[in-house]
Parts: sequence; C-alpha cells; structure tokens
Amino acid sequence: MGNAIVWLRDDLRLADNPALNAAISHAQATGGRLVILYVLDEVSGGVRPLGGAVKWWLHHSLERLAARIERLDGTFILRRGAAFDELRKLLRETDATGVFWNRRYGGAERDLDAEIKGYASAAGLEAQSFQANLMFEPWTVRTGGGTPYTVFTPFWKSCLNRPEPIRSPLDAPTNLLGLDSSSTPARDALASDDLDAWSLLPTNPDWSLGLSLRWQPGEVAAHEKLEHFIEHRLEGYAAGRDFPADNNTSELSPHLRFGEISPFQIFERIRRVPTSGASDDMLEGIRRFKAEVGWREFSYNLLFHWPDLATNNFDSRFDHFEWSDPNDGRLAAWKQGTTGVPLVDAGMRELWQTGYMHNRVRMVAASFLIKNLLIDWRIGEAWFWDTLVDADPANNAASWQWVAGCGADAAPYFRVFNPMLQAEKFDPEKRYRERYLGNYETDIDYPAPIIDLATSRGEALEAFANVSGRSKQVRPPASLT
DNA sequence: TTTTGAGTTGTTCGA
DNA sequence: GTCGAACAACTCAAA
Repeated sequence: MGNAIVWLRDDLRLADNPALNAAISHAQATGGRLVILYVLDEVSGGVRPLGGAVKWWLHHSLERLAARIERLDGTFILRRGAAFDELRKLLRETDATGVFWNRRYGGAERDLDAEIKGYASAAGLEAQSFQANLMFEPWTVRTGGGTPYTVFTPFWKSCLNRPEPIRSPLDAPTNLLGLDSSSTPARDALASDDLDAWSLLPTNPDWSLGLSLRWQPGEVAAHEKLEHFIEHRLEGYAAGRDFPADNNTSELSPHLRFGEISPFQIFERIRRVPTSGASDDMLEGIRRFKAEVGWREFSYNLLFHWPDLATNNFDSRFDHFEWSDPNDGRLAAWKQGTTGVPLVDAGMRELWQTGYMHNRVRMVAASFLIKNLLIDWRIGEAWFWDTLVDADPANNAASWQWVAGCGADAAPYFRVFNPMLQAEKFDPEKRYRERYLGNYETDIDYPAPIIDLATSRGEALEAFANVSGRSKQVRPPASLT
C-alpha cells in the first residue's frame, strides 16, 4: 500500500495541479491514500518571511481550500516549522511512499527541494516535482548564445514562437482519496494545526477591513475574476489599463501569487475568446494581456537565474550609488501617503487601505521614492512586500529594479516620472486621487509637497548620470543548470 | 566578428 | 495645444 503526500506551496488550487494529480495516481496505483500538506515555513534559512498583507490572503485562501478538500473527502494537514523537518515527519507518520510538489523558482526554495529529493532518494521514496506555475521553465528559454534573456521583448517572442503548444490545463480531481477511520494511519491520528493559531490575520489593530471589502481570496473567486475580466474588460484593456480610476485591469495578481489560478488556465481561457470578427481593440487587448502574463514569466526567469534579485542591483554599477538617508521623515511621509504629491499619496493610501495599488501608480510612486527622494529601491521594495496582497518574490523585485534603472531591460536614466503630469494624463478627472484623498485641493490639512519636483528631478538626473561608469561588470548568471 | 535594430510604461523644450 | 527632437550613448539579441 503506497500512501502519497502532495505538498502544496504557491499552488493553492485543485484544478490544473499536476502534483496533486500525480499523487492521486500514485495512491490509486498502489491502493493507498492521499494526504495534502501545507507547511508554514518561517524558519528555513533564506526563505523570505511573508509580508502582512500576503499573510491575510494566505489565511483566507487556505481556509477556502480546506473547505473544498473536505467536500471531496480529502485529508488536509497544516504544519508549521522548517519544511524539510515537517515533511520528513509527515512521511513517517503516514507511511507514505511518494511525495509530489509543483516547482518554485527562488534560490532558497530550490535548495530546499533538492534537499528533500536527496532525502527521498536515500530513503527509497518517490519524489517528483512538476511544472505548474510557469508556462516556460526558465532553464529552457535561452538566447541563440545560450544565455538567459535579460530583455523582455526577445524573451517573450522566443516563448511565443515555440513550436510546441502550451499545454491545456488539467481538470480538478473529483475525489481526493483521503484518509478515513479504516485507513492506516487514520485521519484522526494525524495532527494538523489550527489555522487560526497561525495568527496570519492582523489584530491590534485589525487593519484588514479594507482588504476584505476589496478581495475575495480562493480558487473559485480567481476564476470568477478571470471570467469577469474577459467578459467586460478585455476589449478595452489596451487603452484603459493605464487609468487607475477605472477597473480596467484583471486584478488577478494576488490570485496568481499563491497559484489559485495558473497561467496555463489563463492562456487556455484567452485562447477560447473568439478572434474571427473580433475588433482591433479586442485583438490588441488579448495581445497586451498575454504580454502581462509574460512579464510574470520574465520576472521569474530573472529570479531563477539571479536568485538575489530582491537584494542586489542587477546592474552592479549601482552598487556604489549614494542613496539618501531614509530616516529624515520623508520615507515615513511616502509610506503614509502624506508627501503632498497627490497621485503618489493616493496610491500609497490605496495600498495601505486595500493591499493593492494600480500598476501605473506603482510606477509613479516608486519613481518618486527612488528618483525624487533618492531613497534606495530596496526600502520601497520591502514596504511593498509587506503591504501588497500580490507581493511576489519575482515580480516585486524585478519591477522595483526596473523603475530604479538598475534592473534588466532598464529604462534610460533620464526617465523620471513627473507625478503631476502623470496625474493629468492618467487621472484627468481626479477621480482616483479624490477617492483616496477626498477633496484634497480645498482640504487645509492636506500637506504641501515635501520636495520640489523640478529641483529633485535635476538632482536625480545628475546623480544617476554619474552612476554610468560605462563599463558594466560582467556578471555571469548564477545558475546555468 | 561585425553590424544592425530595438529597447513596456518619460519629460522637457522650442517651434 | 501639438509635435518632434533631445536627453547618453549602451546593451542586448539576432543576423
């Protein structure tokens, strides 16, 4: 009899989950049972602790997943601790002969998986990992010269031009072969943590009301969101995605963060949108939306090949850049949305209240921190990591580096967003700003700008021009496996 | 090896 | 108000 464990991580879904399906097959083939595991690992070295907003999301996502597993007679075990230890313990407790998971792409996460594979192999257990969360495995996307891509457009072109089709998503299983009282071991004999005891939800104060009002975590809600987007927003996406007052984006990012929906599912659904007789806007919307999913693939490609993406300048010429002291109150103003620059403040308040910020505004707020306040991008990245419900190890780091100009596919150094002009262009009716700032133009409590935009722009241009020592150090990719 | 075209998301200035 | 040029020249990727 061969029991099987599926170890869920950033793939909290039942549909299109190859590891889950493989574990079920393993159990079926040997007359065994299935145990579904989630480990909250805040202690393993190198694994970045989750931010506050993401913890809130995780709690609700796990809660909903547990309910669905229960309905399908599955066994869901929650454990907290070092993943390697917890997994070994559960393998022994369940007499499992196989363990299955879907791949992650961060450095520490891959090391952990390798460690577990080594252990399983030595113990004579089957251990298998699967492609589930990226459509294009980073080690398979190479330039003609065999190096990883560092520019998005050729990367994505190369992905889309592949001869082999992107696989269709897998159906959700209809029975999860869980343990029951007649199983060995029985379900009751296995300890599972109480989700509430993990304290993922904020208390003292509970700041999560705004998040609950805006978001519905979970696999079912993710697909509803995709359907709604395709039905109502896709056609206007290319033209409308830059206007933060309107709901023209898919808002799928937090669902993708924990894999409640997979890129394979998104692409399959897009493929079913009729294109014959479709408007040019629809065709352009499809192209742009797919490219946004492509940016996620690209960011993970970068993270895989440069595991220190969140902490080290991709372009090492920036290593000696002199950032200004963040402790003079201006960083606090940025975080609190009290810089006196309305679009920046509206964005930062949207973030604080709802765990989200519109993409266009993210760029403006990030540019303001980096280029007007000259504060190290890593400080901004860390704040977003803690406050965004979609805080993602690859996307967040890659995007901050991109704005800073030290990342892959970097913008020219002279590209400094003017938040007043951006507001005119993309929030002409002030609807977005007023949503988060009220009537800020007549509000005597609304602060004056903490910095002169024109002056600080000039200083940033000067500082960033000095960075360009013209001889970029050659940094070989950290991994060529 | 050399050449060529292109590079998510911008701003300002002056005609 | 609108539009093109300038803002540095560099790096990447493919031919």
